[in-house]
Amino acid sequence: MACMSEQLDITFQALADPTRRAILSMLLEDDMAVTDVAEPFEMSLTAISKHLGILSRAGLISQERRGRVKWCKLEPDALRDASIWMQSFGQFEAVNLDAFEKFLAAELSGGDAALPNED
Amino acid sequence: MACMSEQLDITFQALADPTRRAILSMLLEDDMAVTDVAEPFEMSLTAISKHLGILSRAGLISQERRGRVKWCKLEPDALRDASIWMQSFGQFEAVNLDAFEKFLAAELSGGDAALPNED
DNA sequence: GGCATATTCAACCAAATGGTTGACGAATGA
DNA sequence: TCATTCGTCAACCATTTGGTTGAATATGCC
Repeated sequence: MACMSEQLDITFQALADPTRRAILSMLLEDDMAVTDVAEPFEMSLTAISKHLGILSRAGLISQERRGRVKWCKLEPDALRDASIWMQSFGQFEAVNLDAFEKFLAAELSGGDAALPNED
Repeated sequence: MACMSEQLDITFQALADPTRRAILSMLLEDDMAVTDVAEPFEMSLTAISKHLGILSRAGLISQERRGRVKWCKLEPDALRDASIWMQSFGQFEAVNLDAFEKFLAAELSGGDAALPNED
């Protein structure tokens, strides 16, 4: 667990800023150019560019330059380790990644039958 | 989602430090006094006391004074919102925040009966 | 070529962070 | 009572963070 310590530092640190989380949410919808990412925010393009750099170094997004525009793409896999780390704490009983996956599988195959006591 | 933004700031920020994550891991084993928490670290008691303050303000631990010793206790529920936020990304993709919330609701109300096909 | 667009770089700044030390208050126990 | 133990407070320090501005570097288009 200690070996991934530095990566966890970087991931959690990246997630600790509301602007960066908002950017991730935007990218959930679709890939975006840097300028378009910056548009809704009331801060300079440079600031957003820095935020994107941080997200990129954390592996939470990837950036690919095509022509003069740089496309930003969500990389959700990077959240996995952090997520798993969190699962190792208490609520493990309640929020169990594994159980959730089974739940999803059951729900996808069996429709709403997967919910035990829905009301 | 925006409403819990500030709490997420605090939670992720608290988790972004390796010392604090180590403390949480220690508390996973058992409740501990401040001095005992500090013992394995090569830093001052004051520094650890500050870390504990940060964890406490984030709701990740609680502290109860009994006599002259202050006991620290893990509060894993606080990880829940952050965990849910992270689940909305990840391999579950957009689909499944909704399914995940159903899953949580079902699991919380139904206890371990909520697991569709446990083996 | 020359201008507009997209993005980053460099330098700077204020505030927050993670640490230190020394003094302090409050409970314990000889 | 008096020394000891537990923990925090206050002040300080270096580094990092999150932002700014203005200049620079590509690239695309007429």
